[in-house]
Amino acid sequence: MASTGSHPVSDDTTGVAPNVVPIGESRAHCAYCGMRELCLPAGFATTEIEDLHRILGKRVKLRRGEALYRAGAPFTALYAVRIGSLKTVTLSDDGREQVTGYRMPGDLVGLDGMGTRRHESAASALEDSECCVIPVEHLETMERLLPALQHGLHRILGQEISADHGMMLLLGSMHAEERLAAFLLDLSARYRARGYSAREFVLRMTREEIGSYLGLKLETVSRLLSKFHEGGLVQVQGRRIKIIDMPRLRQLVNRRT
Amino acid sequence: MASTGSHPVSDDTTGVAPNVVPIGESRAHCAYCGMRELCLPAGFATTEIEDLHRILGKRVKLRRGEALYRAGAPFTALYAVRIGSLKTVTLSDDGREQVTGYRMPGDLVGLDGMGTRRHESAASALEDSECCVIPVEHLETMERLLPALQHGLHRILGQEISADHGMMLLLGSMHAEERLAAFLLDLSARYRARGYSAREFVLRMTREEIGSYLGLKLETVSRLLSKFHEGGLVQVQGRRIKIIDMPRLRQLVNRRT
DNA sequence: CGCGCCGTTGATATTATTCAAGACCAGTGG
DNA sequence: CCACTGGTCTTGAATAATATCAACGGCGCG
Repeated sequence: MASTGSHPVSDDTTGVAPNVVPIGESRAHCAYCGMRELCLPAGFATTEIEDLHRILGKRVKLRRGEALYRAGAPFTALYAVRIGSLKTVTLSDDGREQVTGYRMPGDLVGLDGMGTRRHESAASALEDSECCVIPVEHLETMERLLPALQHGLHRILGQEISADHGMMLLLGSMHAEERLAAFLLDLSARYRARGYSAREFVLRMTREEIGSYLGLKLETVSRLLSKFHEGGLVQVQGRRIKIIDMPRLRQLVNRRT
Repeated sequence: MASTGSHPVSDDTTGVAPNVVPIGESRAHCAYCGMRELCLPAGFATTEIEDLHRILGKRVKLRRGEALYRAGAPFTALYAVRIGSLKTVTLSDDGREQVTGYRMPGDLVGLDGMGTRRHESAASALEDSECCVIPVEHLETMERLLPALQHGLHRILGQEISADHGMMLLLGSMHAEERLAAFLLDLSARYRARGYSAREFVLRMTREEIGSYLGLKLETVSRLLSKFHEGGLVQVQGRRIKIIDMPRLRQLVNRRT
């Protein structure tokens, strides 16, 4: 369905962006990472984290707008967002784009390459970001030796599928208002889970990107944000969002047409 | 996002439908199954197929309309469609439904339970069907012993994620006409892959179910099928579809707005 | 300080939905 | 065998939602 067709393979055959830094024994170690319990090593014992680190080769730094990988690039690694945020974008044969994911620290990026061994979508940084690289080369071997890794990966794959189904529900059966409300609540919950304020945050996507994510045009997103602002649901100043009336926002999502 | 919330857990705590039959040495063996190369054991060696069979306990027969599992049911097994077809349906807190998948022989059903260990969606038979049951109990153990299984499962999970992203592209950025054309072409390709005619087939879903799948209302689906019929793209007689002009159907999907 | 992207807002156009009526079809029971 | 019934499908007309087109304001960056 909706085949994304023959992606032009970029000449960058590694699919990996330039600025890779050796991980060494830096503070980037999972053991000291604040996102540990949201990320792949959630629930890992100390020794298991050490084992995981044996296959973690490097980290990648990305400048705002830079691509982590492009559509069609060979699937060489999974990436865990450490700092910043990324979007993933699927494109159709005729060039239409759909933002399929908004990834923040602790999220895994690149799972879309597991089926065909090529990335079906592209991933790029919405702000200066940093990702931990999990090379796929020895991943399956490592999974066999480290059941916690196997289990964690299954958990994350399952969550991704569930989340995508939730997104299909949103795109297939919700009105514009409900979509935007659901989007804001989703962001809110995810920021909370990461120890940030659930009420105040900064959007990292443009109105157009949000629109693409939600299946709406940028003007519609803009209008609705204004409307929510008027209605006292949120305060909007450019990309700065402050949620004022969380309950009513929730109601908006759950209203039965 | 778009949380599917607290699913009422059905009193059927097994999540498995009634008519289970022991698999024994019946002709249901993967080695003799026509869908083998589309299904989990794709690429398996003979011995690996034997190994896989050691964890395949039973099969399930479903009558048209019967549920394989309901939303909220504990995740006890994966299912491979052997005969017939199923739909998977995700529902929101307020009761809206979204058909998230249409599964035919060789397809795996139930992956949505891997994240939370509960099925987020429901699966039910669109016609009298039969599924092979892959209990999850020993699945991870077995994967470690049988790399081919591990690899196959990863492949299928990755394909599911890619397909879902394709669906998000369809729902988020295509017009009604394009969606329906893409749907018909997808069915066509999948029937062909299974050795059936790519030009003539019978829809197993009602207009309403197709609409739910494509994010459209049943009337819209009906109108468009009529329009395609008028336009000489397909012949439609109820659920019987005959594709007349495949190239033009493809063009319809790829038209740039 | 100017240029380009981003965001807002209004007017209008288009698309898909909603509401409504009726046809068709398969299965059921008289 | 036929009539009945419920679910499904088709089609039309009116309506609502969202997209499109267009103009402008503002902010940030070079």
